[in-house]
Amino acid sequence: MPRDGLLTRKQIVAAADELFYSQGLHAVSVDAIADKAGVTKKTFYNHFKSKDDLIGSYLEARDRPTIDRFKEWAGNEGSVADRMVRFFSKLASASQGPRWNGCGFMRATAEFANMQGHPAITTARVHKARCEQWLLNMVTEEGHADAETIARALMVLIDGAVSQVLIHRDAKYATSAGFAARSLVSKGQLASDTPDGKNQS
Amino acid sequence: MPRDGLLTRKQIVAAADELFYSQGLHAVSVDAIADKAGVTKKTFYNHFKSKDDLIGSYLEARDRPTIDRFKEWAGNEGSVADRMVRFFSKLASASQGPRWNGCGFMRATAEFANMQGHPAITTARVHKARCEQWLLNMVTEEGHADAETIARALMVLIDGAVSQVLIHRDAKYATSAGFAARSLVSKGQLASDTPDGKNQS
DNA sequence: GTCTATACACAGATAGAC
DNA sequence: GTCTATCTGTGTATAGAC
Repeated sequence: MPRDGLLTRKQIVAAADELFYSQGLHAVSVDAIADKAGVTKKTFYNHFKSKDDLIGSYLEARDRPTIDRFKEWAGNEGSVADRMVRFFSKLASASQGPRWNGCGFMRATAEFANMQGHPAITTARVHKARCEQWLLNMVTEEGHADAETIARALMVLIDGAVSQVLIHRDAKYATSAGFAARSLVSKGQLASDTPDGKNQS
Repeated sequence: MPRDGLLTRKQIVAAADELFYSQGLHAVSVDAIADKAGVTKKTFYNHFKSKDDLIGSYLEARDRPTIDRFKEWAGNEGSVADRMVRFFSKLASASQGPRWNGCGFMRATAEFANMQGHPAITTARVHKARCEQWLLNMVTEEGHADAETIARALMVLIDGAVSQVLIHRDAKYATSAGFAARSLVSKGQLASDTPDGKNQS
């Protein structure tokens, strides 16, 4: 039966997402992706000019859902410290799922670390910057001094927690990251007074 | 001229180190490594039973030098807070070198994330555990409560800093990690009193 | 005009035979 | 140390079907 062009493209990206995320970028062939998507290679190359092109689209498609999930994990209630502890606690549970394999962006960067212009690198960079912006807004709203530094440090904790959990397959690294995040944002780091004490532990 | 067997093996591992670390594990072929080492593939397969075997040896060879460098960066003077700030400052400079491409162990884990038994995974895990043990000794010596949690959080900061610097190619993520490390180990985390105040910022 | 199906070019991969 | 077996990779070409 005839296909809708946009649907076909989405199916290819969906197939790529499953295979790339689980097995890695170099480890998965265009053939395997076309097969899983139920299209021929001819169709594949009709929609994407190369495998690298697909890699860029794969990561772009993960950007927004990933950040949405992060926002959901952190929630909107309580101090930044509360939100980050909650975030890392959710990360700890999510990482125990059978399909969890760390951060697709970081793994893409790891595979193409020496290719500065590659879509994997540029797309990952944009995604991480968007994550950091989300944290920066949160930290700034709470009135922290040196909000940029704190936001960067929180990004470091997130990526580091994901990496350590991936290597050891042990969720307690996420919990420890939550502990560090709380110590970072809950102790005398405020530029303004907070007489209601909402940031005191 | 005839070669010494152990020397040949070392040359192969040295060639693998240069190529694997700069380009990644899947991206480099056995041919390229044998070429760079100046041996034939026959010789290569005489010393290693497979590429995966070589990958394991490549990472094993990086274990000790990496940890020695970490110890050198941190130094032996001052509080844990001082050492970690110094460590991240050294990481910031080192990451600006032209050949720097993040952590080989983390990148190996990223490439083989779905292959639990692979030498890349098991070797990386052992290495990271050794790093953590070094930190744990340091933190324990200073008398911190919950030393295990702090050591894990410091590992999270190290791996996270390396990842973020790799993605953005911007050393200020390492500096921010140092800031977070100091807040983690210098504020009321001690189990015992420290009347000399050496941990007060 | 987008898809399927198949075949093909050509380079490169791992591994091993001679 | 060379040479080759066998497979797999990306990307293209040639068919025709809905």
